[in-house]
Amino acid sequence: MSKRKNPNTDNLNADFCDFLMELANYEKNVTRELYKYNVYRKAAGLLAKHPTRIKSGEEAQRLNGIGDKIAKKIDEFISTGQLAKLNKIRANDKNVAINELTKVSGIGPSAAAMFVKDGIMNIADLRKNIDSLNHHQKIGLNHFDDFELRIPREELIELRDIAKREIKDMDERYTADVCGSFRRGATSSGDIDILLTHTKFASSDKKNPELLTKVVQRLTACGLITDKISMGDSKFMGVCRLPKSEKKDEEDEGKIRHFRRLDLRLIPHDQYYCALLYFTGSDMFNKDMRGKALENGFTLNEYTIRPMGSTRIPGEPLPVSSEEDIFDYIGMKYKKPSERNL
DNA sequence: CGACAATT
DNA sequence: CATAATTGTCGA
Repeated sequence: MSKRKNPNTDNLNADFCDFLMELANYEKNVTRELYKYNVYRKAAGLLAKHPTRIKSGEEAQRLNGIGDKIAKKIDEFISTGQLAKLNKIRANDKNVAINELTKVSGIGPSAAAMFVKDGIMNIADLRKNIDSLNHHQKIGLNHFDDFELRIPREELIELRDIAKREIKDMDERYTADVCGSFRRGATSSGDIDILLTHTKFASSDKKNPELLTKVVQRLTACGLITDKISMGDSKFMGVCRLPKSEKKDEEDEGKIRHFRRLDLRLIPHDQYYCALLYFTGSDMFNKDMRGKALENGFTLNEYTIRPMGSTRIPGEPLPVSSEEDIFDYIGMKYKKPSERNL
């Protein structure tokens, strides 16, 4: 059996988190105050993992990351069961429309505001105005429902196995790994993030667009990749889904093959493990580990680990040929991906 | 080309 | 106090 200790499966402060996240989205999408968005999100995250029910704003304020403003909102919510600020926001149909439109991949706060100014208030309106969407937004709209869904781990395993097999089949000098929450063992994920490297590609080499295009062509040919959103020398963003299964009329019949967001990143092989570590996360774990690195005289980022000399300038990147190497340098016990869920 | 937008 | 880098789009 799995040794999940899983502290608080059910969030005792879920109602607080809900209204904080609603405020967060308002600040991001409507007022475009990213800073406030992050503050609200941080507060919601703190309350979500808090083991006991918060009984007052004052109690919440004792957490590092919640100040007097949010504390007052919690008090108001406790005593009245709602929030005047939120009621006002909800009553304004333009606010609601902007928030709705930004759910489409490729539509951000700016584009959403433009659409609303033109009277385009919801997803249905967007479908009537396809001509005014760019390529990315069209894909986001076409797959609007699918992109809201999470990907079950079992499906992600299938997608991963196909992708890795196709890539290795074509050229065994490639390495490919799915990172993100999947690598940490999550039972579902929001998208698929694949890190790629090739033995013939180092950070000292000049860019080689072929290496990434080859992979994209191959995965498109086998039916995995269905759309391209964007592609440069180092990053592909697009759409994939499980190819039609070989063995027809299996129990697999009638199953809906949803479209999924897929990202591919081509990394120089000498930076691969720093990138793998970074893109495996979690964000909290990364922050923690960077802090530990600094304490021990190293600076760690998504590309390299470098010694911090007595000067404030970091030294040359250290050689890294596994994730373990990085833990070793900074004197940290190796943590498996599943132990990085902070 | 540079400014801006959007995503990760 | 607030991530940085990559890609696409648009207009000069």
